[in-house]
Amino acid sequence: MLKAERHKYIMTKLIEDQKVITADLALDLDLSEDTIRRDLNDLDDKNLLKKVYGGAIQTVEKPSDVFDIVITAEEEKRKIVSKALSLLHDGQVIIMSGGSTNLVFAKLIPSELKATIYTYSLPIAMQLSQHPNIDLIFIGGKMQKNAMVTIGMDVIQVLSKIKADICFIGASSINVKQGLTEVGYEVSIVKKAMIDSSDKVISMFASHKLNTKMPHIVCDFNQLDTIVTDLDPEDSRLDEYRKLGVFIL
Amino acid sequence: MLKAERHKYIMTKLIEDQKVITADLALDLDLSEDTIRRDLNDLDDKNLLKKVYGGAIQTVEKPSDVFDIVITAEEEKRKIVSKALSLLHDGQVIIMSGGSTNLVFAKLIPSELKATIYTYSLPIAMQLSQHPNIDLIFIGGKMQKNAMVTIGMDVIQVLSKIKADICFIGASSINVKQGLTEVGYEVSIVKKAMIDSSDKVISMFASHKLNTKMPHIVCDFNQLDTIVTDLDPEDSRLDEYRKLGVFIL
DNA sequence: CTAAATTATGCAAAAAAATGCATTTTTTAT
DNA sequence: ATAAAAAATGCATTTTTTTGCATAATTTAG
Repeated sequence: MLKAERHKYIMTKLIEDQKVITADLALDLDLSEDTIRRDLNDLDDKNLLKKVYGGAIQTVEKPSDVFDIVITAEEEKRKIVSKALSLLHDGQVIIMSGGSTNLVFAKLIPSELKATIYTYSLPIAMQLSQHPNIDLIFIGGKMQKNAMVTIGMDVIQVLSKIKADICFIGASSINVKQGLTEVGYEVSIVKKAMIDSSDKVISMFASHKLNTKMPHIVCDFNQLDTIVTDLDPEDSRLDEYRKLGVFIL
Repeated sequence: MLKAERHKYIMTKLIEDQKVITADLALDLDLSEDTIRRDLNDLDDKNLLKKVYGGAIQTVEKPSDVFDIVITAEEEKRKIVSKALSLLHDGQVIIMSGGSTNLVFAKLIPSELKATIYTYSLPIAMQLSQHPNIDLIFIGGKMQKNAMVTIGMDVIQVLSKIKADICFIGASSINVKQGLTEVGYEVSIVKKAMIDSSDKVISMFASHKLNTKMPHIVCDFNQLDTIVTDLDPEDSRLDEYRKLGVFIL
């Protein structure tokens, strides 16, 4: 039996049983425990398993759980979104799109706030579902896999029937000429509908998204009422945006 | 049993019960208390738990993240639901309710399966959203906080317009007389609608839910086509259920 | 404070691992 | 094809780790 075969056998057994026992393998493969140990050492060196006293266990924990949402630069995002907390008031009807910036925002909404929030994003809804005073309405429809948001006619239809006070719209890309733009067509349509259903539109994003663009247009820049970034509102990089009359927080 | 396995067992139990008792662990694992204590010391050194007089408690009172869904007795649930995998076929339209048993089921759905799944549960939708071949449709509506499912007329209306091949319905409580019963009124209504929209109805649950009841009736027992439990289908505890003509897996 | 329960410590037996070495098998170079 | 080099394997020996027990020390509850 080739060494490679043994290694394969060991790895298969490891996946089946979540562990392997040195003595058992020696019996199974009719080899000395020394050889098995050397095999396990090899595999451990390659990081394919973790050798422990008596055998070995799996090295990789379960394949990336959907519920483990990794938010990059969470601290920066927290700084940005906390500026927008002042825009929230009791009794408001709010629409929130998806994205990790909005998710951080959702986490920071004070627990005293009594408001109604519509969203089409699963993570945002999960987060808000633990808020004691928010009436939460999920806009159902076909799920867009990667983004974990709903899309399609059902979503548009629900949105067409509501009128919200304020809408927090995530931004893929933003620039002066095209305004807000998106990677995906469906999402751009839904965001457009969200904006049309709201009296005020807020967009929060890190400044590196300024002056970038994506294929699908969501709305003109002047349809936004307020933008919130990590920059000081007076920062010169925001000059051309400020000229267009948007409020900068 | 490897030391690493014991450590894993201890950590799992710790998460489930918020604490572990040295003496109990010694009995569970059939080892001396000394060994358990040494294990607890190891884990404490690694800051994975806090050893206290008599046992150990969780080290960090993590700011309860909604996304950390703890599934109790996951292994048992996995055994139950894997029996039901044979009921899945390509092309099916499936309705899934919520609950941790269904969540475990969702995790185990083979990635080759091509099907359409309707659900009203945020965690189930999150889980399924990473499945490559499932068309996922979320049934929108007002969110019921604790259960993380949608309720209300919107949900009923969507359900009334679909006809699914099969429905996997979570069970709060089940007994011969009242059938399936629920804690919450709204959820009982929605589950009823799910059942009415499906050709076949499956319910999966651990046997300790047998012969219990809750205030709100979902459906008669004979409206279920198949039940799946941890018991052997021939087990005598299922006798009276078997008499009613339900298929037991 | 006292008694019971729990823990720490030292120790010995058992199990597993590491190490060096001899033998066999495989690979490489000529 | 053949000899030398390298690798693999098993064995004996030493070392390390684990484990349970006895005993002493500590903690807890009344």
